[in-house]
Amino acid sequence: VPGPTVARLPVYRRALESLVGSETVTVSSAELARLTGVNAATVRRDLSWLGSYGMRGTGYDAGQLLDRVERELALDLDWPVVVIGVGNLGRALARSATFASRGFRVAALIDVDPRIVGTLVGGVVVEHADDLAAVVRRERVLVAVVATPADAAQAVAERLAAAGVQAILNFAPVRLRLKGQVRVRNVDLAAELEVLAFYGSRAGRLRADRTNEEAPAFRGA
Amino acid sequence: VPGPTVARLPVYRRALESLVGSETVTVSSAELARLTGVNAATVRRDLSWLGSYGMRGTGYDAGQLLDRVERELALDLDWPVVVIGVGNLGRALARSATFASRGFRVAALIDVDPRIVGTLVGGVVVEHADDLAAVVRRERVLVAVVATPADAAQAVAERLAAAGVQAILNFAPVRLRLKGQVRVRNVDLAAELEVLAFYGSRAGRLRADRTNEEAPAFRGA
DNA sequence: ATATGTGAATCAATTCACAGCT
DNA sequence: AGCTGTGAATTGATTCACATAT
Repeated sequence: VPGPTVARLPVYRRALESLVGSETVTVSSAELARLTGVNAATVRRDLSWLGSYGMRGTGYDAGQLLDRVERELALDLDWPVVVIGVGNLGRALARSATFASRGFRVAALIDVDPRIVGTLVGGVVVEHADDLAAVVRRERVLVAVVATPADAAQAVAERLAAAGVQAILNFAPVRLRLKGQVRVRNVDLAAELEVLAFYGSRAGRLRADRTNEEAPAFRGA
Repeated sequence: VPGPTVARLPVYRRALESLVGSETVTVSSAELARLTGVNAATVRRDLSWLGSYGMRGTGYDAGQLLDRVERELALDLDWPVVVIGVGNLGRALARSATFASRGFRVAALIDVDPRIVGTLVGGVVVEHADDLAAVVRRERVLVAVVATPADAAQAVAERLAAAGVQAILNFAPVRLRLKGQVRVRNVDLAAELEVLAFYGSRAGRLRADRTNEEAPAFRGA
């Protein structure tokens, strides 16, 4: 499955979820296109990677398709997550309902600050970074969230990789260099604002787009 | 300037900043490529959009290039930002040092909860959503951050657009539909985890990439 | 010698357009 | 009649490769 398609699956998932909640049973690619802002042909090609789940002349069964998308994203499994760095952002993520949705579960919190270690955040006791590897193994963590200051992130990431973590969501504004097949996904909040500043400063000169579409953030390693 | 290039400018900016901090004066596209994970030819083409700032045989003057990139991103201007929704995430953003870096400045905070309105968060008094338009105009806000629950986001976005905001960074897991030329950039934390779950569940079967590169998140309108 | 800037080639994703199914 | 699934066409970005500049 191509990367851009994978990146859109959560978008379809959300749209399908809202449809299943109401009473709509079938949905066409045109309807999904309208709901998600993705072109209808692209919707169909994306979904075709998951197999043939549509009915010609009718559309897709929303519930069935939702199941299929969630299975593709492995959301039917349990995903214990460890959050490293219980500062402003880490704390927000640990408590966030959005974050805790689906199979994701904040299984552990890690920090180095002795004033934070041992405290309870969102019902989870914060543990010390020295115990990182043990915690990862104990909780069978495969996905980690790095919300440390930039200068600590590389070392943390290396220890996570060594402890067997498969994927890292990195909020630290630094490029993580890791050996092996650990997937790294970067979210750089300052960068997002900078891109908006670029467009905001050119508001008058914008070509009139059909949509307010954006180029995706750079997520490179 | 093409969208993908704009999305990489913040990445170059960060790398250049770190170089200027130390003593390095010139930097080649190959060196920038190594630091950012972007291909050297792509670096050169991206930078060529900003004009000819390199010296053949030598490379780029890091300080000069940093200035040029920051000017392109309009970071030499002041960017007052309003954050709507002072929950876990909004609070974290308001207090975050990363967020406050560069020209960005949290000029106002907005919420509807009477227990939150009037309190001080990161040195800024939280104001009521009823005063949204007045606050936007008073602070000359062009960029807004939406960190409300999903069901409130669309209405908030419409009022922001009506008040003259040019760009919205949307953390609510919902697609904002707006008329006019307001740029919307979505950050969906659950979606980021879902993408990682996809790859995490396929860890064994991954083709051996040169990098741990990721497909960018879908940021469509 | 070395590294830029850019035509030309390549690669990948999007979109069109329609055959084929219901 | 309507909508999927997919070859073919298109679009756009990336990368190669080299003439050009210092």
